[in-house]
Amino acid sequence: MNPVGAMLKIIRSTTAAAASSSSCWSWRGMPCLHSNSTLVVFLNNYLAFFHSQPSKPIKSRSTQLKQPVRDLPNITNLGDAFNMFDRMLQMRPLPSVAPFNQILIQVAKLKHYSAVISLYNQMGMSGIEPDGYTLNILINCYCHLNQMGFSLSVLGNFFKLGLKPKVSTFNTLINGFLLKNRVAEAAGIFNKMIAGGNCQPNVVTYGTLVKGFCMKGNNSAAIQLLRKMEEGACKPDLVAYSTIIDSLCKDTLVDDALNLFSEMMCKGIAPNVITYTSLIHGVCKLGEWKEATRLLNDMVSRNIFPDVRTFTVLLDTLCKEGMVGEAQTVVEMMIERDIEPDTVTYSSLMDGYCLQGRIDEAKKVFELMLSKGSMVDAFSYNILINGFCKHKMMDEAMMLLGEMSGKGLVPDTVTYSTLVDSCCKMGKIGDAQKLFSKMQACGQLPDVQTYAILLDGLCKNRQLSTAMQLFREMEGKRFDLNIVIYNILIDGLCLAGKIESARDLFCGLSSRGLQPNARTYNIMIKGLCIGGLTSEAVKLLTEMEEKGCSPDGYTYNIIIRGFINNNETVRAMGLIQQMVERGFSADASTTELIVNLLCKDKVDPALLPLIKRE
DNA sequence: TTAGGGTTAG
Repeated sequence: MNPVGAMLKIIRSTTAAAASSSSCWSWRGMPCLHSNSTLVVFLNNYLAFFHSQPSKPIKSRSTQLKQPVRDLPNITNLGDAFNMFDRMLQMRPLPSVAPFNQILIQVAKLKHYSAVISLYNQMGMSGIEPDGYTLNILINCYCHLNQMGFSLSVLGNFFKLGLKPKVSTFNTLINGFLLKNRVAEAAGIFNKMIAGGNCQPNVVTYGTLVKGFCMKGNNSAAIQLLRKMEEGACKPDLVAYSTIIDSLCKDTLVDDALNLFSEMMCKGIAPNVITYTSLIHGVCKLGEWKEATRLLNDMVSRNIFPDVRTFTVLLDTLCKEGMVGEAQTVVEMMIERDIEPDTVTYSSLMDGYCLQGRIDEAKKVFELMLSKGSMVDAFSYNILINGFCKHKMMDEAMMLLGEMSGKGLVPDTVTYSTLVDSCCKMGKIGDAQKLFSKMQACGQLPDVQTYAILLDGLCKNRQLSTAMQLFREMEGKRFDLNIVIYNILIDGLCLAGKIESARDLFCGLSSRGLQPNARTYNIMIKGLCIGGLTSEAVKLLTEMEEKGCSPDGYTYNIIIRGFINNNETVRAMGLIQQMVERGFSADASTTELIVNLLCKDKVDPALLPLIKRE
């Protein structure tokens, strides 16, 4: 049984167990279910518990935290920010720089970085002199806009104004460089901080570097840095630990994450909702529902309450498991309890409906988001566009693309990649190429994944020479070409009957620093079988096992089909036996071939039990 | 008042 199937079995069995279990009461009266209860039951009980309470603890807590200053209302959209800014400019005497900084902070939090720069320029024209905070905010915005040159030039403004950059200034710059994968420059600033003596790195500096390592996928280096912090004066804090815990969870190393979590608590560092959300996400991705329930119980017992992001993680997991009805219920209960679902929550739900092919319901969620004002972003558009594409509703998808600019949203690399993929899969390779050109004309650069999509489309649509041209273009752009790209190309060469070239590319992988994965072997084995080279295919089957790449049901099926199609019946039967012994079974195509064979050649019926329909 | 950690799409 595949992992999803196994997980669904567990969910079904735990649902039955939960129905007969009664809830107990944990610390501070929060509902706590027995460990064999399902996540859904837990969620329902958790939310029902809050529903029964007269107070609304989560809302009141978050409102206090969000209030930026006593005198300024919370800004939730760009229009409000501009209005308030204009009103302040008309006041006489002019307010100090501090409330202007507050507006800039709020606008930056809304991710309207260009707007912050525009407001900053207006401040200058109105004679409001920036202070160190203003300049730090400005640097941060330039960093997010990938304008590191401007970020660095702001340093000059500090000196012009007689201000001294602080550790936070350098931390912002380090973060900016790391966000753009410019590790050398980030390291350069860090080294200068150490050498300079005046502005020593602090816990945020180290936390930023820890995140940098995690972003590069180097958890070991992140942990090493954590250990270094322990030796020095700057001890690791909750953020440093949580960053690594999250990274380990994302890499499905949940046991390591839980060990670090225990270590952190042993040192007296208390976890918060962010730490728990990362862990819950990690176990959910592995389908460990009981563990998710345990963690939810654990956090609640510590008086740490799941927030909108925690619920979104759970809701998204339910959606990905096809339990979109339960996900919808969770949304409704969140609303009842004033845990307001945000853009990501609704986008996840929309994706859940798309995954189930319930496009009309996905559209309803999207319309609800539209009715709520500034809730729809490029990400949510991409999700619905993807939903339309996956269900061959290309006209509707293109209409959404057209709608985006009218809403001030910029279609990004993912938007175009999704559409290119859909065109390819529908055989409209010309349209795909046009979109590929259009995205570049609009300033959206295709990434490796976009290239992979088009490369695959060209190969599958038997345009090998154009595919090879695209591949050379990728090489010219010095992309970090991964095994996925080579798998596509080897598959394309095999499909075009160029087995020699495919074999050359396959054999040359190690010289390019790449290891074939199970998919690479399957592609090559299939190509060899179609080319009648079954003995070589069997050799590859052995090789993949020797190299620690376990063959799967697909591997066996393609070789067995190869044997049958090459009239090597005895070898086919031998491999069928091996396949069954390893717990795999014949798929529909293989079964059909075997049945035909049995009918035609009167093969020993004793072999029939070996053929197990899926 | 400014800097580092958690959620969605190809």
